[in-house]
Order: sequence, then structure tokens, then C-alpha cells
Amino acid sequence: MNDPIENEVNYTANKYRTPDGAPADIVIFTITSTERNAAKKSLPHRELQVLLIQRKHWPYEGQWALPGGFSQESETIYESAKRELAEETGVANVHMEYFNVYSTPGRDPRGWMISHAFFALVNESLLLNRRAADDAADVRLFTVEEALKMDLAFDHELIVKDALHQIQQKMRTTTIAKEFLPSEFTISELYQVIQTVVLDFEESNFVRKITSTQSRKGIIEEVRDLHGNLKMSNRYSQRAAQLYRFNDYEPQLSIYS
Amino acid sequence: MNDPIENEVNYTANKYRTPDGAPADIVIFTITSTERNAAKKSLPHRELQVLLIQRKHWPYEGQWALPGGFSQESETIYESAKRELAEETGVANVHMEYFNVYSTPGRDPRGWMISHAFFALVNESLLLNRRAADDAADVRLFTVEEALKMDLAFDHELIVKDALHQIQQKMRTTTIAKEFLPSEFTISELYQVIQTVVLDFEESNFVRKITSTQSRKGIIEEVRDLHGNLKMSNRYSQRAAQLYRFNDYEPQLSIYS
DNA sequence: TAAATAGTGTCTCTGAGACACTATAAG
DNA sequence: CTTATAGTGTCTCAGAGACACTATTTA
Repeated sequence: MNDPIENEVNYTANKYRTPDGAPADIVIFTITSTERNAAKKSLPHRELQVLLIQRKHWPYEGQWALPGGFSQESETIYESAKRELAEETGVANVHMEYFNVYSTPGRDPRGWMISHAFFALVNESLLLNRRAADDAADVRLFTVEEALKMDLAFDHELIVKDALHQIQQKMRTTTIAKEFLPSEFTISELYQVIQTVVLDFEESNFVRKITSTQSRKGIIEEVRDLHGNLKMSNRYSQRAAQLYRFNDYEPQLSIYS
Repeated sequence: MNDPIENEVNYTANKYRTPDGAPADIVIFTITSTERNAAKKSLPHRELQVLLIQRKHWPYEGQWALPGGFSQESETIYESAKRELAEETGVANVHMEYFNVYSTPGRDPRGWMISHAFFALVNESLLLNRRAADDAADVRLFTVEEALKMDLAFDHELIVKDALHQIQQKMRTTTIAKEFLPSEFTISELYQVIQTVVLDFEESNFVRKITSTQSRKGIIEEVRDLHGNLKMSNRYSQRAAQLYRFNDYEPQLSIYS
């Protein structure tokens, strides 16, 4: 190790250039659902959205950027991201994960900034109040497609792209779909949510695989009412559909089966 | 975003406390093989080892720590880790991945240090010269078990643990096993390498699954000589074993099959 | 009865899992 | 002939994949 300092006594004078900041940036995803057909009951149209804020100051004044902020000495980067997330969305206890660090020289004109990127998955129900309040303000949801076409501040386009790949990967291999769903949901809702994130996701016989195959039985289970009867929902359909919930079970995948 | 600076003009005086350094720490793994039975040909004993260095200066003087060093403004964290890796092991072009950031306040007595942790997988053949030279020096390989029992500097025990979980996970879900193997290897070697990292790995009919099942056919393939004959090896066995190589194919896993 | 979603019946063929068995070569 | 590794034969049953079909409710 190439320590800049030899011992405790002569420590205080740091001879080396040090970073000018260690920000955390958060890619906040949500899936919005909008009615497709007011006349008949039908599945909603779902879109993957990302929350952006419009910058007020130099640099990149006026441009849209990821929410984030500088971390402080008294907190971990994770805590600082949690704090930012709460400030921007007013929600806590949501799924947030660290996924990469961005340190390309010159990525921030303010100086040597090493940015730590998180993604957060927020259920649209939690953002409802927030969205109404901020509709015309400098905080807005954009579809991922829109966001990637905009000229985002810093290297935030790259960060959004990387975050998208991350959640697409996780959507296929973990149960994070639950973050976008109510606690009780139908198979169609689950399928739709997966497809909203992983655009080319297509599984024929999805219902069967997720429900009746032994190997995956642990992932979800039917919801029953107090009398032990199966609980159904007809929110999106004429014919009532079985409700399911996620179990606390993460299947272990392996390429060597 | 809570920018500390309002515009370019008054930027230079940063009013905020900034980090004292952004080090990169690298958990360098290798698998060593030692003869078990000199009399008869047999599979070697394999052990997962991690490279540590003994610190010469405050803090944690004399204790063992992960190799690493401070990153500079002119390079990405990844580049700085690559540089360190080359300095410690003399190897380049090995598999190295970033996996987490460590920023708990007080983790480094020298100040506010945000550490970026990488793991590297190095084939033992590449370390051979190095190991001979440094055998009695302050750079050594320890088995992971040993390393986790030692009193490592900083939060390096946690970092090693996390790195171990990472490579165990990746060993099951990706083809990183190839980093520990020669380009041509037998099924037993592959199986042994996986077991060395993932201690409870056990697959009956492993040979069949990895070779004759259609769904996984892309991962490895038999090696043939110039005449198209199957290439065998009797390095570890009386009866010659088929040699395989990895294809450039990463299977896509999914919990929804 | 048409529309929209929910769900089943049935067939085929791959492949996981178990376990006993054979194959090869060296000491 | 024993030992150590390599590899096959064979059976069973789960389950992936395809696709047509039925079920339920409401405008």
C-alpha cells in the first residue's frame, strides 16, 4: 500500500490531492399504471418511470439530473443515499441498492467527485401524494425511454443505463418484482410488471411455471381468507383472478443446475 | 441536490468537509493445488487463497491487510485498482470486478476514507514466480479460512467476507470458474474448482449436466486436436479424461424459467 | 353475444436424479 | 489385483413448451 502518511504524528498535513466530494446519486424507478379502457375492465397500461430533478445552479443549470447529494463524514454513503431518497420522494423503507461507482476524471466540472450510484424501487402508491404536489415543479417522473433521450447532466445518462440493466437483470433473477406490486396481486399483474422492466420477457405457460411446478413453489403462494377460501380479485377482469403473495424465499440459481 | 456551490465563480473555496482519500482495496483470490499422493496419479488438493500484505506503518502497523492504495484524480477507481493489482502481483489482464464501497465513519484512523473494494481472480500459474520471490517477505498468500481468523487491519475482515460471498455467488451463476483453470481442463478439475470456492457444492451427474444437456451445451465444449480427434489428458488419472474448454457463452438465468 | 381476462387439458420430449455398472491404466 | 479416476446404461418422474380449448363476467 502506498500510504501517503508515515505515522500518526505527521499525519495532519496531507500532502496529497484529495477528492472534492463523494456524492450519492439515486436512480429512483417506479411503474405507473394508467387505465387503458374506461368502458370495460382491463389491465392497465404500465410504464417504467424514473425520477429526475431540474438543476437550478451551475453546473448543468437548467438540465435534468438524478437526485442525489454529497455524503457527509458522519454517515455511510448508504445512509446519505437513504436521506436523499427520503427528501426527494418522502418515502422510507423502500428497496434501495448500491450498484456502481463513477469516477471518470472530469465527470464533474466542480472538481474531483467520486459518485456512488444507487437504484431504488418505489411502488407508485407511495409516490401518489408526492406526484400531485410536484406536478409542475422541478421534480418529475419521466419514462426511461424519455430520460435516455434527454441531455442529462454529468454522466447521468450512463448511470441511468447501467441502473436499467441492473434492474432488468435482478427482475429476472430475484423477486424484486414485489417492490412494484401490492402485497396481493394476480398472475397477470406480476407478468405485466416483469414485462414493463424486461421488455422482451415472454414466457408461455407462465401461470403454470410460477404456480404448479415444484421447484418454484416457494416463490409465491395463493392468498386465502379467514375461512381458508381462496381469495380472488376482479379489479382488472370480468372473471375473478386468484390473488397471490410473495413468500420470503429467494431461489438460488446456478448454471450447473 | 444540495449543492455546496452556487456558481462557477465562487467555486474554488469549498465550504464543506471533503473526504481525505478514496482508496481501492483488492481481494486477490487464487486457488493453489498441491499433490496429495506422490505414488499414484491423483487429483491435487486445492485451496482458495487470498493475498495479504503486512503493514509497515501506522495505522495497524505490523498487521495484515488487503493490498490497495489511494486513487488519484487522473484515473478512475478501476484504473487505480488495476495499477495496484499489477504492482502487488505482477499480473495484468486478469478478471477484476468492483463489488462494494466501504464508508463507515471511523473505519480508517487517518481520516475520512471511502474505500472501494474489488476482487480479482488470478490463476495460480501466473503467481508462481512471484510466490517464490516473496515467500519470506511481507506479501503472502493465506487460505481464506486463515485470513478470516486473523486480526486484519481496518474493516478488511468484512471486505474479505463480502468478497468471498460475491465469488461464491458468481461461481454458481457465471463462468468465472474459468479464471482458476487452464484453458483446457477436465470435468473433474472444473468440479474441484467449484467445490473449492463453494464448499457445499454437490451435483450428482455433474458430468452429464454440463456436457450432454441441450440447455447448457453452450458453456463448454470438447477439445479436439488437428485431426479432429478428441483430446485427452491423463495428468490426474490412470484412465485418460476428456479435455474441455469454455466457450464465450454466459447462460442467462431466470427464476421464472 | 362480443370482449377481456382467467385458467385447464393434453401431448411431446428434454432432462434431473439416482445408482449400479463398466473402462482404463499404474503400481 | 487393487486403487484412483473416467465414464455409461437405464429407469423414473418432473416439468418446459406448444396450443387449443373452456370458464366467467359485463357492457
